[in-house]
Amino acid sequence: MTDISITLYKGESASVPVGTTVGEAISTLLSNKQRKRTVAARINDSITDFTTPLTEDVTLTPVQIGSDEAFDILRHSTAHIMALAVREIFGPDIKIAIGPSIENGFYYDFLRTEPFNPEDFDKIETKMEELVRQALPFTRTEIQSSAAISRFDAEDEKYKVELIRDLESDTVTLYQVGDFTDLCRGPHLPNTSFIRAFKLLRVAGAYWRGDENNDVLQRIYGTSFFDRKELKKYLNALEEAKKRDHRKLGKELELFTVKEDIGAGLILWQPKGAQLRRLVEDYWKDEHYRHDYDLLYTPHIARQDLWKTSGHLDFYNENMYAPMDIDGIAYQLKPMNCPFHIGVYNNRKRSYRELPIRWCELGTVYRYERAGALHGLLRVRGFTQDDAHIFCRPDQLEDEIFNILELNLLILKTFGFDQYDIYLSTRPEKYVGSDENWDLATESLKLALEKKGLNFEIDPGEGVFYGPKIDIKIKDQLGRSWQCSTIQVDFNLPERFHLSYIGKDNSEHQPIMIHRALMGSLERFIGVLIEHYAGVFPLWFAPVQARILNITDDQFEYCEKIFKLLRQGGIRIEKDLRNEKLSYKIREAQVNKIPYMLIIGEKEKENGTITVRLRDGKNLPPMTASEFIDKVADEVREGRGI
RNA sequence: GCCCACGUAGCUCAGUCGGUAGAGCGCAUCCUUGGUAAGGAUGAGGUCACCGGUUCAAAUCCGGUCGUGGGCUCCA
Repeated sequence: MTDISITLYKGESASVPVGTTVGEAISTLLSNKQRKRTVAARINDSITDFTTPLTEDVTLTPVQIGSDEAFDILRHSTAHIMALAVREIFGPDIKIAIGPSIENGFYYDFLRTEPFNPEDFDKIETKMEELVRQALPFTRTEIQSSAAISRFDAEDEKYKVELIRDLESDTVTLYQVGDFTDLCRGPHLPNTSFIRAFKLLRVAGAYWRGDENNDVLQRIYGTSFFDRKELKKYLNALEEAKKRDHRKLGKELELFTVKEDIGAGLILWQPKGAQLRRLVEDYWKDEHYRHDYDLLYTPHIARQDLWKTSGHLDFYNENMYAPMDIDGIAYQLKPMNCPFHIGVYNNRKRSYRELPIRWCELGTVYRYERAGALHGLLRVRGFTQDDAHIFCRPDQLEDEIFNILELNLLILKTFGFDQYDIYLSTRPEKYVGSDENWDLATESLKLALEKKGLNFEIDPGEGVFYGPKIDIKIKDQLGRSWQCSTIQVDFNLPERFHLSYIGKDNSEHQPIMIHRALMGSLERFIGVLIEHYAGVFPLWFAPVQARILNITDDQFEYCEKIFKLLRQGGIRIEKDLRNEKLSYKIREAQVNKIPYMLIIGEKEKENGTITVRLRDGKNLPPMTASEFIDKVADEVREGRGI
């Protein structure tokens, strides 16, 4: 038998017989301690598990506990163990679909007539523990697809058969753990002893292959870690996220509500939420004015013909609400603001000298969302976009995109977001506009991103039919990602509405249109802000900046006086002059996450001062009302980055 | 829209086997006037989401509708 050479990436090498498995190679090359941390190996670009035999000279990079790849393998293997446990408990009548690893965990889809319930979870988890303890090996076999089909056919595993048929490959790989054999590409853990901490989290319905015409399967979600502490940490993080849930905080802090009798997905802003929203809006308008945008206001409904011209009736109809009859003419609620801005553009002839035109609007739109998609402020049926449309010449496109990116990042940063994932989506299969225009626009988007020094990923073919786009997903305090900003080039509407400007050559040209929303929708953005800040808003957009707390009724009048002074001084102020103990009022102000508590007792009344208590419990030296006003103004200016 | 779970006071929740409803917080009144995270007493407050059915009797069982949650799908 011939020998082959195995080399460890940046390390040892050895000569071993052909057919040596990856696992054996790892044992040869790595110390015992290192080996225990190794779950697979990377060869070239693919990850291979221990059972794979080696046939030629290779360089191995161990995949070790702690890496993303290792988690992937762990969770995938845990999914198999769960499937094995489910099979052992509920028998072969349960059909299995797919069970991949996902971000932070895994799932497995099953077809079963009765629903899984929490008691089942206990049973399944107990069974899994039992299986894991046996240190069962995962064994890999490669077999002919036809053999695999007849095998799964015999077991009546129709999903597996369908998968193999669709693979259109001569051979497939099977993985066996215990008595459970699954069609699977792998790789898997060497054995189940690596699975040290796992938890089943929830069960949900899911269509086979995500298609609602297919069977509804039951999906069990779970997560898995290499040690118990990490699992505990993760579960704590889930708890933390629950505490920050904007729906919970929205209720507790009286920011917004949704009423069944008013309608699902329709937000009522309570005074404090409205204040928060006003502050976001004012900042947004100021910043846009500073960046040479002009503000528009447009109506909520328009004649149906407008939506015919814009193409929304053809392409967006399923998201639009039914028309209403007004004096025999059909009108529809707007799902987008663009046709209205175009109406302003087309109000008169435009010269090339006017371009670029930048018009922005906090425009409230209504879109039909399926009932099951609605979610707090994050997915609603009526929402306000921080919309803008830029009409420009082709030679201005790149600069305009660059300017938008600058404003975009500035606004995000002001609200405390400085981490994002950026995607550039290119031409899809079905599209309108010329190839040259698409190339120009795509190139402009790319150059602008590069000029701004931003890393981005290209999403090939994911652009909208009317033009390429940039999407920015922001990351919040907990590292969760939210789609907010979008910048889209549009060749379609200028064509449909015959937009034009008179060029230097005295002939008509078509402008390019850019749609962009930076916060996306105010509802969603504020929802994300609530979770990002856990309801503890910075002073500059805290709905209530300070609350006056008196110590006894004797300071009642002095408190009223201070209250008036501060309110006139522009402080968002409240007073709590109830007949309660100071500590009681402090607790409540703390729970309400109010930045400053202004404590007023006999001392303050005599000296004409207030005592400022911070959220962290510290007190500032006594100051006068006007000193406090100045202090707040300074901090607000700083917070807004002015 | 689909699958599963849920809907009881303003909020958070309890309510057994079907016998007409309870707590804490909040609110009101009174006592207390207390200096940095909950002082005490009394009281008001419910069409048990809505509609229908079964039953002598429904918060409880059944059906439908609406809403909420976890997902699928879609997306700002």
